[in-house]
This record gives sequence, structure tokens and C-alpha cells, in this order.
Amino acid sequence: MKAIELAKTFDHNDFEDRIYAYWKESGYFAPPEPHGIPADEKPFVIVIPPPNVTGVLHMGHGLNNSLQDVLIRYYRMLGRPTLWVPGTDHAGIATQNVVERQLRDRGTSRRDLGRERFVEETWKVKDEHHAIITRQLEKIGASCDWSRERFTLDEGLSRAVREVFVTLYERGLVYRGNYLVNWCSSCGTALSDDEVEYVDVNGRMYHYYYPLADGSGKVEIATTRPETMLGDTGLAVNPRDERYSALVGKTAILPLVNREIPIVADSYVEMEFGTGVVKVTPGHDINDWEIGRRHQLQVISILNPDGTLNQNVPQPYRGLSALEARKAVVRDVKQAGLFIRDEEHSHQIGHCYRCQTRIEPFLSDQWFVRMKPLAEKALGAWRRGEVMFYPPRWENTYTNWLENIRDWCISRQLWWGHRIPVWYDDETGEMIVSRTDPTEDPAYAGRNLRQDEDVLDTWFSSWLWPFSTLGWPEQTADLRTFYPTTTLVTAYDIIFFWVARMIMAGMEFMNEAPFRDIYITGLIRDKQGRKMSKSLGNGMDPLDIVHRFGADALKFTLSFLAAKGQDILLDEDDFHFGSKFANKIWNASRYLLMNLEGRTLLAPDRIELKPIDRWILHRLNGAIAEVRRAMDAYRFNDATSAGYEFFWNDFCDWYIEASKISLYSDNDAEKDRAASLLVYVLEESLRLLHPFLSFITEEIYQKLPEFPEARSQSIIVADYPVERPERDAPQVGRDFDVLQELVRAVRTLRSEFTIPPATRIRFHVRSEPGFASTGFLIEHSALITLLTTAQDVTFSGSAPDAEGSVAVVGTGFEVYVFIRDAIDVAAEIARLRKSIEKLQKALDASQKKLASDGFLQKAGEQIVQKEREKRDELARRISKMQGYMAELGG
RNA sequence: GGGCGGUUAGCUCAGUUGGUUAGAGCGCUUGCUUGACAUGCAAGAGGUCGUUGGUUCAACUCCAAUACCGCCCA
Repeated sequence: MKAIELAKTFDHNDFEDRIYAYWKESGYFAPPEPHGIPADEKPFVIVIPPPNVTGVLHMGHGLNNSLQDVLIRYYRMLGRPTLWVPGTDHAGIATQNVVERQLRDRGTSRRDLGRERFVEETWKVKDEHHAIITRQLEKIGASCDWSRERFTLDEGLSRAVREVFVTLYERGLVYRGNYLVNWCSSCGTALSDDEVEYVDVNGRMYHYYYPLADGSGKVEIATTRPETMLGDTGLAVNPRDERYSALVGKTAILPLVNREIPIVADSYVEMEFGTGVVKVTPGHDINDWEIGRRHQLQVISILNPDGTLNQNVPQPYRGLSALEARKAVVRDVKQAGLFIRDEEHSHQIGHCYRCQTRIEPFLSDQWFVRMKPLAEKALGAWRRGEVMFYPPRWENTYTNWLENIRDWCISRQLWWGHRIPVWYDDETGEMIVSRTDPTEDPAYAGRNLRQDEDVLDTWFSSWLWPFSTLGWPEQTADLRTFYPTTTLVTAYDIIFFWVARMIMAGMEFMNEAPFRDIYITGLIRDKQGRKMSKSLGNGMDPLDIVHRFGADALKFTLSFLAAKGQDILLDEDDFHFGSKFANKIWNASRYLLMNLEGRTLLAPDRIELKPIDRWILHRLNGAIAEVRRAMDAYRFNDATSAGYEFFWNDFCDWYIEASKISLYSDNDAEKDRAASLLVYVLEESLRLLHPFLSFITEEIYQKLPEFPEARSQSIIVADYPVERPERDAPQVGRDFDVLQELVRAVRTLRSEFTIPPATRIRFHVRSEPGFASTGFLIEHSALITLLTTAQDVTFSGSAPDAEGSVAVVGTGFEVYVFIRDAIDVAAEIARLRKSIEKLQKALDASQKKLASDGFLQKAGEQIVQKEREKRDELARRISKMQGYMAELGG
């Protein structure tokens, strides 16, 4: 056979795009046809957390999708029918904001355009960006089934949204009402409670007086938001607060407005907080709203949707922003002689999670989902073990949220999204909630119908994602075959928004949780632990990483760092880890393949295995077992390091090095044997590593010679390696440990005394009588010679006669290296002393244990026996070393 | 106020059911154009595992308290 050539310098850019295109065109990403999947074969299914269609991929996506790809490729190779459904989210507010910003730059606005043209414009932007984000997923190597790609505003998914809205309405779980909601004046829409982020803000607490209407005095109140007094409709004190009991039932005059407002008693008021008297603004505070409801206080809304003050406040304040109004109100209260003082006060203020604008409670007509019944079902699924969190601690977050669930405000005052399927007949006052447009229904002919202006919260479509993407509400073959999905991979910041709601929707509409396993990743942060963000400029572009280090380096590195869902503090340089490993794989493969020149490969079952061959197969077996165990438990870091350590430390550092003895011999049969085994182990290693480094393993796999084993067309569909009991060789494993210890001992001596690498040394090995590995060492003396650059090595049961050696003690053996002339005696004595000290500590601990009755009686027999052996070995080594030291005059 | 996570080598982190002379990568030191790889090879230095107490024959590992850092919810 001829040598196979790989490029001298490894460059991932040479093949990543080509290979991705090959996979995609060959249809490897798609599962078998649903009808072709036997009923007893359980597919492995993931739905992608749909990224924002107008966003760009960030490192969080990089992590998330890398792990999904690892899982998908692993199960695909295990032979499970495997489906990864990709898609994108229309991201209502975010996308609308993007388009509005573009319009503003062009000197126009969505109002100028009108709804219809604005939505058209947004679809255009969506189409452009969509290509970017899907291309990015391809660049990182995501092996998802593009033929099943979905978008939350697709026709099918829109139908699912309508079906769900109307069904929930029919079940009494969707209702409309006039309530205080969280209002973002910048986005111009209501938000759900979960979309409000509370941030500590250093504000001020203002104290001032409200005069009593009967002229009998004045009351001191304290507030952080003086401007809202313009909407005050009452004062409240705690009923148990004796200081103020005389006030209850009286009225006060609201300064600046001159409205007469009642003073009520309500146990909500904390006596210790502020002055114990609170101003009540039911139109602009959720707690005040409750107080107002209990005492039938008037509700006055003082804000326009844009956040400025409206017609319900006195003329001078109209049109001011809340902050402007605050200044004006404080000024005027001072002027009125009612101001007392203000002081620093830090408190929490809600901000919009999309634009960071301060949230105002705002009274408006909105649609809500009654969450309690849905939450009950989602909790039930968890209690029955139908959903499992990895790591399990996230269960608390999940159950805590569900147990304290509040109704979900789902209407948004936006134009981009699913229009609410409700029509109003203003003449009759009738409200029509319908799956189909009544305007196209002859039954409503001639009626003047007006569709609800609002759209639904984006999450109202993404909570259906695991079944809407599979065709629901149609009973499609995909839905029957692939629902429920298997595993969800997402970050913990959307457990409420998305994960919990998906489980609710799955239980409500499919009677089954949408996935069984929920793997929660950590968040990617910078080295200072800060979240990556555009504004901080500490973001990292996954595509830039792919370009510089390779998609394999990206996935492998992230997978290696993804331990137990901890946050990952990431630096660009971290990706060297993955790219160095890829380079190692490349060069090891290049070396093996170039040595196939003139070789005849043999089938592995016809090859006689030498001990070292049994060793590498034993180690390979162990690595396979560990990778599989780790993958089954979602321990990505353990799976990754098991593959890494096997390939680099065992295969490259020892087996390949050792194989040089055969490869460079002049025995053709031995060369064929060695080459065959090397290719054999390489091929299996590539399959083992493919889920973690997909491109390079495919590129090399494609170049491997067909023989000795038939190959799959693509590694992507090749069988994942299995653990084989017949490969287990624990004794060979122990023997090789000894060989390594011996080699390292000699190398250490060489290094410590700077024996030039070219100098061929001589040494003698004495092993303890009956030492189990003696035969192995003798059998591999040529190898030991090679690995230590020795001239000669001899073995016996006794120390060498010749003078001039320096000795090192190993487990069960001593090695005498004949370099006495070259060494620095003082340094050698120091070295020995240090070793002895270290061992002596261990020996002391061991002896202490063995002297304790408690240990002897209560510890297991095996533990005690092991401890005795350890003690004896330590004692033997120490005494040997002391002997050498004495010999050297130390 | 409630809940969760973290605290292990200079840095970033592993350490699965309690028994190892506590590991990895990076960084550092020393020596190497060793018949694939300097994105490399070989060797080395470096940690009383936040603190205090407890359980145990035995604690980085289990329990309690505590300090600091971070997150979520109210």
C-alpha cells in the first residue's frame, strides 16, 4: 500500500466548510422516515432553543449548541433514530426595536409607515438576518435537520398559537381585563412580571405634609416617588398604629392638586417604615392598587403610554416625564411650605429586560393566562419524575416559581408578532374569539368587525415549540414519532420564561411533558465573572473563534469546560486547548498514514497481540467505558477529558512512541503488524472523539485505508465504539504502569543531572523477588532502551557489582543508572533527602493508621490489607534510599 | 426576608457513592531542530482543599455554624 499524505501543517479552514456541505447534502442530519422507525425504537430528539432571528450568535449559543451537537452525534452513532430540530424565534420586542431603529436612521417611523408596511419591512429584515444566524449555526458544525427548520411566525406555528389561545379561552384559562401591568414606555408595551428586572437604585426618600381637610393639622408622609402624588386618591395607616388612629376616617387635602382624599386603615401598611403613613396611588403601584380595591378608592391613571404625564394632572405638569415631574413636584411642595426633608434611600426599581427602561405600573386592558391550573400540571409532571433536571438543584427554581405563579400578561402593544385572534363588533359590543378569521366567514358578512390591535407575547409561541415544530395541531407522523423529545439543553436564565412554560403547554395540550431530561448549562462570562454583553464590549464572537481556532476547538473546549452547569469564565486563549488537541490528532494521524508506504494491512482478529498491544486496547476500552458513562450522565467535561487523555497520554505519548521500535525494524511482517494495529486504534479513537471534534475526525476518517475493517461512508453514521470485555487486561495495565514508572525514573535522573539527550546511558534493574511485573519488563527491554535513550539495560535479582551507579527506587524495583561520574553528589543527596521526606510523611500517616485499634477493627479487610502493603512498600523505599545516601556519604 | 451556587496550585477549573503520596489545562523553571507534531517532546517547582466545631477508625468529600463572592425570588 502507498503512504497516505496529510498536509504538513494542520489548518481547520482547509476542510470544515467542505465537510459540512458534504454531510448536509448527504442527508446525514435527518432521521429515518417516521414510518420506517419501529415502534420499539425510541428516537433521540432535541429541539433547539430558537435563537432570536435578528440576533447574532453569542458564546452562550456557542456553548448551548455545541453540547446539543455532542449529544446528537453521540446518539446518532449509537444507532438511535436522531432528530435535532433547528429554528428561530421572531422575538417580538427585540426585532421590532431593531427595525424601528433602522427606520429612525432613515428619518421615518413605524407610525409613518403604518402597520401593514411596517410588518412587511420587518419580514424583509427577518429574511436577511435569518440567513446570518443559520449560517452561523452551520459554521459551528451543528448537525441539525435543516429540512425541518421552523420559525415561530411560520404558518403552521401561527396556527398552533391560535389553537392554543382559543382553546385556553374556551377552557376559561385566558381572560381579558383592565389591570395594572408592567409598562415599558420605551417599547410602548405591557410586559409580563417575569420580564421585569429589579435593580438596586440609590434614590431619595422625601418627607412632606398633607394638610387635613378639617384644618385640624397635617400628616407627614414619606415617599420615594413624589411625582405619583398627582394620582393619589387616599392615605393609609396601619389599623394597629395608635399614633394615627384618630386620623382614620378623616380626609386630607392633596397638595398641588387640592383633591380631598380619605385616610383609611389597612394592615398592609408597615408601621416602622417611613412615617407609618403611606400615600395611596392605586393607578401606579400594585400594592396601592390592592389597598384601593379594599377601600373603594378612586383609581386615577396619570401617565400617557409614552411615560409623560397626562390630562389627569394639573396643567403645569402635563407632558412632563416622570423625572421632570418629580423635580417640579418637589419644588412646588417646597414653595407651598409643606416640605420637610429628603434623605438618601436605596431601593429596587423594575427595568425592562429588553431595553432597561424603568417600568411603570400602568392601568390598561390586557389579556392574561390563568396560570394556576397549568402550573399544577407542570408540578405534577415533575413530582412523578417525568421531567429531570441536570443538575438537579434547578428543581428548586422550577418548583418555587410554579408554586408562586402569577397570571401571565400575554398581550403586547406591538405590531410584530401573532395578532390576537379576537374581533370586536363595536355596534353590538360582541367579542369573537376564533380560530379562523370571522371577516372571511360568510356568517359575519356585513358586520363591521375590528380585530384586537395587540399581538401575543413571543413566549406564547415558544412555549409550544416542542410540538408546534413537529406539526401540531395536525396529528403528523413527525409528531407521533418524535414527541415527546428527549433532552432540552438551555441556560438557567430562561427556566421560567421558557422551560417551565413548555412543560405547562406540553401537559395541557399533549398530556405529556415535552422532554424528559433538562440539561441546564451555566452562563458564559468573562474572566472577571461579568456577563458578556455588547455594552461592556467583552463579548466574544463564536464565528471569530471558529475562524481562528476551528469549530472543533470551539466545541471541544466548551465541552471540556462545561462542568455541572457551572458558569464558565472564558477567555479567547482558552480555545488554544482545543486547537492544540486537534493539531495533535492531525499530526499523529499524519505520522501513521505516512508510514503505510509498502505495508500490507492485516485484519485485527488475525494479528497476534503483544503485551503492549493488549495494553493500548485495555486503555482504549477504559476510555470508551468512561466516555459512555459520562455521556449518559451529561458529564460533558468528564467525557471530553477521558477522550483527550486516552488519545494524547496513552496513544500518542506511549503507544505510538513504542510502535517506532516495530515500524523502524527491518522485519516486514512486524512492520505490517504494527501499522495494522496503529490504524486500527486510530480509527476507533476517531469514532470515540467524533462527537467532540467532528470535522477533523471526519477528514481523517475519509483518508483512512479501507482495510483492515470496512468503513462507513461517513464517520457521522459509523458505530460508536463499544466496551469489549475481552480487551480488559488489568495485569497488563499494572505491568505497564511499572514500565512507565521505570522509564520516568530514568528520565528524571537524566534531566536532573543534565545528561545530554544524545548520551546513551546504561542501567541495571533489580526487582524484588516474586515481583509480578519482572517478566514484562524483561520482555520489553528493547522498548525501555528506546524510551530512555539507553545503550543497554540489564535485569537481575541483585544489585550490580560494578561501581559508579546512581539508584532510584520504584514500586517493586530499583534502577541503577551508571552515571556516577556525571552527577553532582551534593545535588543527588539533596534529591534523595527530599524524596525521603515526602515518603516519610506518607509512611508516618500509614503507620499511625495501622497502630490504631479502631482502624484495624472497623475498616474493611481489604482496606487494612492495602494499607499494610502501602506501609511496607514505603518503608522499603525509604530504607533503600537511605542506603544510597549513606553510600554517597550523605 | 427566602432559596441556590461558589471558595482546592500564580490563573481558570476537575475531584461520581468518605480510604489517592489531592489532579488537569494555562502560566512558570530547566533541557531538547529526539526519523508525526515547537499548536511539540522530556523533566521540574507550586496546594496545611475559606474559617471553626462535629460525626467517623478515617473528612477536600458527610453534618452544623460562620465569613466572603455571585445569582434567583420576594
